[in-house]
Amino acid sequence: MAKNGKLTLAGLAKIAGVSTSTASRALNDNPLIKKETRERLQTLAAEHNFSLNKAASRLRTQKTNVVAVILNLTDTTEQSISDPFLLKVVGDLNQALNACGYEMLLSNSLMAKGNWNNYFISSQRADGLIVVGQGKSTANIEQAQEEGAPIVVWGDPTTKSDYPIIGSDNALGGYLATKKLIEAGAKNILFLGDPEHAEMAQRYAGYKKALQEYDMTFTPELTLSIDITSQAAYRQLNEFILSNGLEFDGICAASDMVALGAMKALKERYINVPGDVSLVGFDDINMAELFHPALTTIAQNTRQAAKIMVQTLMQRLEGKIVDSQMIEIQLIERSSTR
Amino acid sequence: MAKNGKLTLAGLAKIAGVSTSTASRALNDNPLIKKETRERLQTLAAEHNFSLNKAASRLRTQKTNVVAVILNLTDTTEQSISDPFLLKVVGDLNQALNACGYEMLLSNSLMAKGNWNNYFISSQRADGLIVVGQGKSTANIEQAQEEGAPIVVWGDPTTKSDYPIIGSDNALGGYLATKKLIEAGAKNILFLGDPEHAEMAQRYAGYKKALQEYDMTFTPELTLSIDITSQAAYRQLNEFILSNGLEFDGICAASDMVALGAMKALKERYINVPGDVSLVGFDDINMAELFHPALTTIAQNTRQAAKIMVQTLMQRLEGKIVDSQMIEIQLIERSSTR
DNA sequence: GGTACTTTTGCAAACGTTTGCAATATATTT
DNA sequence: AAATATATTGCAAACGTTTGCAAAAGTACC
Repeated sequence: MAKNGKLTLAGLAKIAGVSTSTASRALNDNPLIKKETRERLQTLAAEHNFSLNKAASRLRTQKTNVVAVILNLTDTTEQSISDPFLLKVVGDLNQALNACGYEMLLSNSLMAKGNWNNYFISSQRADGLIVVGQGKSTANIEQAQEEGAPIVVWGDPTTKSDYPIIGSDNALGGYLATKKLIEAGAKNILFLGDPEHAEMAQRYAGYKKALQEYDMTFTPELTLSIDITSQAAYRQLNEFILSNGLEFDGICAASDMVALGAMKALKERYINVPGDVSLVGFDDINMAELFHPALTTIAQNTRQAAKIMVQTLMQRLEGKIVDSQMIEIQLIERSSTR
Repeated sequence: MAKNGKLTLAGLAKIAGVSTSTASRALNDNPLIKKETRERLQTLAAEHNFSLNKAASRLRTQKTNVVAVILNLTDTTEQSISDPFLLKVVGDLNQALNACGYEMLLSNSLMAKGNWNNYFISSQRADGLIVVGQGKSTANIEQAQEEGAPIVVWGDPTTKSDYPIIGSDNALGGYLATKKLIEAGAKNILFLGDPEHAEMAQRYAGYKKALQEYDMTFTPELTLSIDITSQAAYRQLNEFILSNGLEFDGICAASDMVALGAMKALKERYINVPGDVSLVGFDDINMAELFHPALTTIAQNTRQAAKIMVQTLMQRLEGKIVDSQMIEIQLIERSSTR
């Protein structure tokens, strides 16, 4: 018994009439210990509502079984926690981590300022890091990597990096989205997104590639560089229409939220979707099919992605060197395109 | 230096030429230590990229500075991580916790089976628990409370309980929503929600109260008991219309997701909102204003709620007894009601 | 019954902090 | 200059596990 009255491993051992070491091994199901002894101690522990002190065992084993998940938000953008897609990723990560016996410490770049390796790894708060989003700056990530933190990031897997990046085939996604728009008859396709953002840049590249392939001229004026939020999309599309009129008949949006913001702007001006303008999003958030018309979009397989990220991290924890990996995407046809 | 080469407090102390204890106190800014010494050690620590081993300090101090946030999902419902409202709460909690110097261990009831007090508190994984959602069963919560876990839950603050429940004035919310519908001219108001769910039950009670107040008869047939998801709402409203026709001209939805699911069903049948049917949601998720028509809804102040929950938990950690507390709500008028 | 294994247990030393108490340095008073 | 008070520091014992190594107990064989 510890002073605070809580049952301790030593206490449990005493009750059972064995040494602390056997008790420890028994509870960890160590085959060194006779099976009966193990079972006896395990049931005894259950009866007494005993649970091992994690702080102590972490100190001793130098392992936490915790992974810190960092939402890498840029201070400027307000993508923040409001984007359902990010949270879908978080949810899936949580599940994937648990399946491997790890717990999730949730943080974000706005809160975890400074040195991630110091704060999370050296301090033994977690064994590894999963960063969701490359954001616009990868300084933090690179520093953590250099200092030896086991790290995996969700982002654009085609960027060259010393750390593994897991992410969708964004270029293909942008390409497929644009192709769909073209095939739906669109002649002037707007791109709504932020080309400075690594993943979006790929989607943008895909957009351009599709245009080229169909011998359509790329018009820089049809690129609206905006924050990846519905608000920004709504606002800026409104402005665009106001000053340029309806010079387009298709929109390739860098995310579903952007697409939905755009859709709102269109509807308010009685521009029919998909009659006047076809619209394709990216992500396939849950809400995509709730809208009217239901949003055609590029689905990212977050479930699989999460699994792979965790798997990759586990390998890094074992000291292996792992490569970036691309996740499949899929065009989901709904009603916002003809 | 520890064996693994990592700098340890003792190592740092040696470099500085002081004892481990002074080093410890210096880094913790203990006024016992001369100010100059403190500063010297702090900069030295920064220079050497040193950070205290949390596992060790947690073991020694018996305090983790971690709070476990448990999303209390019922296995049956698929509300899961898909509901943006839950995640808004999580985001705000994260922020509020960080502001108090706490970190967030994110879990959910599907993963954290068994005894929460054992798993989180006794094992010293966290100092306290915040449970988001009462769900349909409070067994886990009550057990944790009985075993002495510092716990705070987000739910219906009017339910009698031994633990503090923070939540919105749901009855008032339901009342205001319904009142709004009545004032918009609705005569037959559908209630969409799950009366077995504590918070929803309050909203339901508010709905009934408003009807009564305006001398409108309460018709049990106009209550659709459904899961709080958009899918369920969509499906069941469709069925209802199919078998009963358009017997209603107003909908009081238990959540925004439900409202949006309903809106989809209505639109598909060319039932005009708010022309034919007025619609009010609950929560005020980000997307509420994105829809067309923008959704009139009852806003829950999650930011404030999170702050209060954390505050309440801190008080419990200090051993104080704290009461449940109600958070203000607010009707947000948009275009889905006349 | 002794030897040589193999299986099962226990001893004791870590893991890296924090903190009560004692010890030393410094300042204040007589 | 001694005596007393106060500001700083250091010693050493925890906190509750895990684990290498040695010891004890059990089995098998001659």
